Amino acid sequence: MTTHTRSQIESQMRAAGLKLTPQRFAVLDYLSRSSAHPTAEQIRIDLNRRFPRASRATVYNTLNALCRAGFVNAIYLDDAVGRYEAVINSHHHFVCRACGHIEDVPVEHVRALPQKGLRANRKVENYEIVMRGICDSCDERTTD
Amino acid sequence: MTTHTRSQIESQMRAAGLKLTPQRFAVLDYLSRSSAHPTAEQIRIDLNRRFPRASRATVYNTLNALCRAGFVNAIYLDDAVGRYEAVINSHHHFVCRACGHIEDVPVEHVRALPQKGLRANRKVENYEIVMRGICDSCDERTTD
DNA sequence: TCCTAATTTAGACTTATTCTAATCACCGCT
DNA sequence: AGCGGTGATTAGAATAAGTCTAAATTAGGA
Repeated sequence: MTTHTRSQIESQMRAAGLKLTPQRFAVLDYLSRSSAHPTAEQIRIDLNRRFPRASRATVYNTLNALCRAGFVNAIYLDDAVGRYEAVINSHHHFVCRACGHIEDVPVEHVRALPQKGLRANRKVENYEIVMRGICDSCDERTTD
Repeated sequence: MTTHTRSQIESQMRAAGLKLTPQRFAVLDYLSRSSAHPTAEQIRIDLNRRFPRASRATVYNTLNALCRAGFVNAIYLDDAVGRYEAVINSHHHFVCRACGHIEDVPVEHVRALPQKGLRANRKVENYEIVMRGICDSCDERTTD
């Protein structure tokens, strides 16, 4: 889907009518390296360990802008807190009910939903699946 | 699944170690009649039009208790706000990207996911699907 | 009826997110 | 180099969602 070299990002941003500021690049770079589905606050803390610094408002502005532009995806799972991820590949999510850990599940691992019900009486454009259960490490910890 | 006559609720509550207070019954009754996926605040406002009154804390306490007991389900969709529904039948959700309207989609309308990927490297106990697109009325409004 | 643990309550508090108004940075133009 | 304008960033205030506290009330069993 989206590739993340600086120049590609730059042109895609411009296409979306957005300037590529150091803060925006930093957020996107951070997210594209992370698989932790961090909250805005976590992103702010991690980012501010080094240049460029970003205020809370900027983190939110940036995340919203990147979401609108399609670079970033926000997810809301089991509490009233947004979590963010770079849009790199298409995937669903698995959440461990014991430790809360969130894992990506590539779409290839889940056979596509049949078109049938999807078209029923509304136009479904896309869908995401949240699976819940026990992750490997919690499972071991329980079974020992 | 769960039936909602007073006596059935009573015994199920008891089984869950919960007292059946007027507030709890009111919340559950309200939710089992609603298909609007209301927020806690919306529930509080609607409830307080008549007896029994419930404070904000009670609404949250009650919702959490009912969730734990399996009578109520909380969902988090596109913003940092919890929405609630009575657990009556098993269904997924459709969200209109234009008007935000949330619709239930019975599981029968969506062929079950294959077991394959689900079992991959974690124990999936259940899953929910959030479909997004355009609902009927927004579609008409656009197509006219 | 009486007792006790569970529940409700108002309001304070915490946390998540948005808003505001001022400053700052970049860009094209002179 | 200097100017002006648009858009971004900022600190901090404001709003909103949810939790906590300590005191008063109540459900439900003895």
